[in-house]
Amino acid sequence: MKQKITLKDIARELEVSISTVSKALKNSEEISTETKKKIQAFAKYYNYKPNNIAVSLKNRRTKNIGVLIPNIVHHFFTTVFRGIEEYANTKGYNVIVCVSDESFDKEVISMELLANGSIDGFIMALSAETQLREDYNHINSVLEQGIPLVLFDRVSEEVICDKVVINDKEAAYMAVKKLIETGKKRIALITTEDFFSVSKSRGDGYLQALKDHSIALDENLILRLSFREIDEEIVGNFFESNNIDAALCVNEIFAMHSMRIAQKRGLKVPEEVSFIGFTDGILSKFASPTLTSVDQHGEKMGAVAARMLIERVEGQVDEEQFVTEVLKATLIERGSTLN
Amino acid sequence: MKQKITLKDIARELEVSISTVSKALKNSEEISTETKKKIQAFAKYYNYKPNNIAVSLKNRRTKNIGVLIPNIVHHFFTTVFRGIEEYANTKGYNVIVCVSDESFDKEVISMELLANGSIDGFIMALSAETQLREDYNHINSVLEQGIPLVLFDRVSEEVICDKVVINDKEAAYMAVKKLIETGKKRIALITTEDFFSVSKSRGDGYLQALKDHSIALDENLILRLSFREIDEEIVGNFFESNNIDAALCVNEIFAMHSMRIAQKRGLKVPEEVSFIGFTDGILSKFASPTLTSVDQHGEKMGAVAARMLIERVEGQVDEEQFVTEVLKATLIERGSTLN
DNA sequence: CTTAGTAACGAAAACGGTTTCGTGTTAATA
DNA sequence: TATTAACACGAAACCGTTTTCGTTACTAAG
Repeated sequence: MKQKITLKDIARELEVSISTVSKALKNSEEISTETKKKIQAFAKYYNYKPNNIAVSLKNRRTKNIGVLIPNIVHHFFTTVFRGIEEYANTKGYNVIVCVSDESFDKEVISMELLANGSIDGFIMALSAETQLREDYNHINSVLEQGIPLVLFDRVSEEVICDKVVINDKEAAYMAVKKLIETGKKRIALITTEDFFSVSKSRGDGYLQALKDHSIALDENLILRLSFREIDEEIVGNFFESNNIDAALCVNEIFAMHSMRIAQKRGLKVPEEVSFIGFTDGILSKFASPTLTSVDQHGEKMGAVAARMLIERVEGQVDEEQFVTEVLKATLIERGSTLN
Repeated sequence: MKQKITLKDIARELEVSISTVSKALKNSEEISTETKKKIQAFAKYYNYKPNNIAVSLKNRRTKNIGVLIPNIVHHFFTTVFRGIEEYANTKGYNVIVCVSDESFDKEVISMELLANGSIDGFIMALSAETQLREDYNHINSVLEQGIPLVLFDRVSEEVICDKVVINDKEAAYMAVKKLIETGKKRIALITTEDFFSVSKSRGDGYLQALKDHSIALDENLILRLSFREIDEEIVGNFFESNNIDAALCVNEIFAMHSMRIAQKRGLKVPEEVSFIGFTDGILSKFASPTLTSVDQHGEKMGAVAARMLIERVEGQVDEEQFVTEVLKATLIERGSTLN
């Protein structure tokens, strides 16, 4: 077993001090050229690499980013993660991921654990429970300790930090407008409970679009599903008994399920019922018919979040000023809507 | 900004030594009950938590696991990751993920970076390029340094370590047998290049099943696709010109694409062509028709890999002895096959 | 010949813990 | 009364770096 070599080992072998070795490997001007040559050659030969942990302790910087996502079943979070990971890597950062499983407690535990030196900053989307309870103490406590944080997608106004979101309201507006323009009149909204910040915004866009096109709001056309499981009966009956001709769904899973259930009840997509979902994930592309959806640009969002965090970690940004970047969503038209 | 409190701070405030504080917080017998009470109360009040980095440096143990996956588009790797993360968390470990993007270089860089103290062990699936080049120096070097490693799914015999795989050959055999039993005769194999260990095994199962059922092998029925992109023309022609009545696909993405393309060319699924894919992911459930597939039990695999790694990290296992756990795949029958 | 300046290096503190090994005090024993 | 053991605590080494601040030895200037 070849144990890793340390500065001390090199110093002993070459009969110089540890400080000399350290400086030589950093190409310090303080050290003579020949000594440097000798030390560098030796280090290279024995494949010396500094111990990350020791460097972290000394520098009080870990080059690790903590990422907290609520779940991994929504393809959206996976793509955001991908964006974070990719950008972070180019900047020499590694990513520690925790999945909160939409649980408040898990979120708290993970954050507290990582906040004790393991990471330089957090990127996260709030868990469902956290949004429901509106308890942000653990998050604000992290901020008070001076640990930078970037919230994405599921954000809260009660947390003062950098954020990345998409223009949810406008995107929903756009989607509903599209449905109206293709002749749809009884447009459903299939959403979660309102405590999700994104559902709230998307709902607002839906309402606004109806209003601007003089379509009266029918509360019966709004279906709120649990984020945990979908009851086929409820969804099926919803479509059958409300004469629905289109539906906007706040996420891809809802869209896929409702479209499938509607089809099962004999409804033709897109002629009888059109569908638009949020998150242009892998499911949308393979659905049948393919699903028209709002591309949330997850990978871009992840990259932006990572950039914002790293800039803050490295102090390249005004300490007191927090920004919210709003990415523009795009409607990807496919087979589940008419032209 | 509330800075984190350290042992030194507590020692200073309470006018005791750092060692006393450290021992008191560990409830050492050495310290008198009242001193302990005092120190513990103070620590609790100021929410003292030991610095992970300092502890890691001292203990030479980070409680971090490095996970290297080749990509994140295959749902399978996402579920394995989920299994790892979940199990690791219950054991107090965090997970650092790197995505190699099927690139040899990225794999090498990530491993070398993490191997310098950042993690206690690795869990990984080989990247495509690594399997193609058959260059495992970076991996063996990590093993030589005494860092434990568990390979999953994409493994190699040239790396001597713990492994977790499914019974790929038997699973493929089972799948083909099922196709034969439903009357299919011209069964295609849609696979990658043979350098993927899993494709090799699955191909073997395919061949064996044909042989055992006295069906002559027709090389024209084996289609090898690039893992990077799928050429619609090639796949379409493959189906049309070979009179194919069933296909076994070595992954979910291949299955979804080929089924879609076949349908586009007017073939009826499952009557005219049946499909079975590997990886029972989210796509299989939403496909239309729903896709019969081989469940690789990704989450289970991740959990097993994590268990094996942690046991080795914590020295609960024979140093010299490496084991390969073989999970049993399950065939999930759905709409893309006949009964 | 003294003084100042520079080049090249080492000693030591620091990061924040853990742990071994004293050491001083008190109480129990010979 | 002298010895010993237990108790409660502190000093210091250590993990592997980085970095500041000496400290030499030599050269150039006054």
